[in-house]
Amino acid sequence: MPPKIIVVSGPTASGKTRLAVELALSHNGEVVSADSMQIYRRMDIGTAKPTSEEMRGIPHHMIDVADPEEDFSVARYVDLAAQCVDDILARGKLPILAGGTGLYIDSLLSGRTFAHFDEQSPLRGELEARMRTEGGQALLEELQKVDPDSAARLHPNDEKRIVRALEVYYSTGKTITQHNAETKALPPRYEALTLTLAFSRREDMWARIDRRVDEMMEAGLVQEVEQLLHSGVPQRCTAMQAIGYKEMAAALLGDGDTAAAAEEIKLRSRQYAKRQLTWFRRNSAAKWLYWDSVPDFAAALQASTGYMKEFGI
RNA sequence: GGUGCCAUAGCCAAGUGGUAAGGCAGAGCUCUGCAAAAGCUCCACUCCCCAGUUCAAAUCUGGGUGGCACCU
Repeated sequence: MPPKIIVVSGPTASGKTRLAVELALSHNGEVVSADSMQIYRRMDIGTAKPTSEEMRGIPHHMIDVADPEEDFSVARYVDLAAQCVDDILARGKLPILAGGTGLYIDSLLSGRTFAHFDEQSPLRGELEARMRTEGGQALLEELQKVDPDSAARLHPNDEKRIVRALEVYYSTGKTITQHNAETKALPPRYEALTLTLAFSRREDMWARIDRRVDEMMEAGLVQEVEQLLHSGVPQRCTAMQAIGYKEMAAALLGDGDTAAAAEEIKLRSRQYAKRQLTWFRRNSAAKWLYWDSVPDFAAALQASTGYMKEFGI
């Protein structure tokens, strides 16, 4: 049997950080973040990174492990996070994976491997260039010849996935369909009890998100983004596509209307939360904890502890 | 009080006689190396109301109602 761990997931601003710490305190655990943006150093306010007061002495891993100008990826995340989890287990403690990046969580748990390829290779750049000149339909037809299954699944507009499918094929000689089937057959790396936080009513979630963005503004989001820009972080890198940074950077470089940018951030955050919920709904084994208008951590802790007993922890 | 203009989805908005564009917002979904990303689907049986003209009306006519503008 794979080792057991706890996962705390949920849309943005649903209280994952707090619940994870509570669980860690009561069950001798350590937190491993599963957040694609808290990975980056110097991006604290806008990613709602836990402060040291919020951590309450609980070690947090997978936060501040990359610089904003670096390229990060799921593959790197899985490598690093698996080491953290295994280390926590080896020390006899309970790993609590907490975060809102569904792809990272699922990839880590499933034991998924990623097709190896040469990062120096110009292949992807070439494919992207061809995508621009020849268009998605042409590349999709090319994919159709080698991997009809994935070609049938992809929409001509889904350029990223067409490029990736072709990239995997040309660099490994294996189709992405084949690769996915092989990795799907691998045993899961961990057995997880997944706790998913959510609000019963969407309006309550929106209110929480709005308030949190206001708090970020008060905490100095504008200054944080200014500093990133001044230190030369390019606007197009992955870190700067994070919600909060993208909009604020555009405002600072444009009309300077930071209040309007904050409203935009609220909107984008609500849309993001909706996408997260879609992802989490796919996990039929997840235990959902619903907030009735406002989070009640005492109740959540109690319910979680019940689930953990059933789960055998 | 008078005159003029306007009324189309939650919002913006095209459509001037032939059977309701588009955008935003919203909902649902997909997802295997950029994922806080990217992509897909759905969303007005009806155009403020009533009457009329017409084979046919959001489009034309008359009368209401509401809004805006100007005049007194």
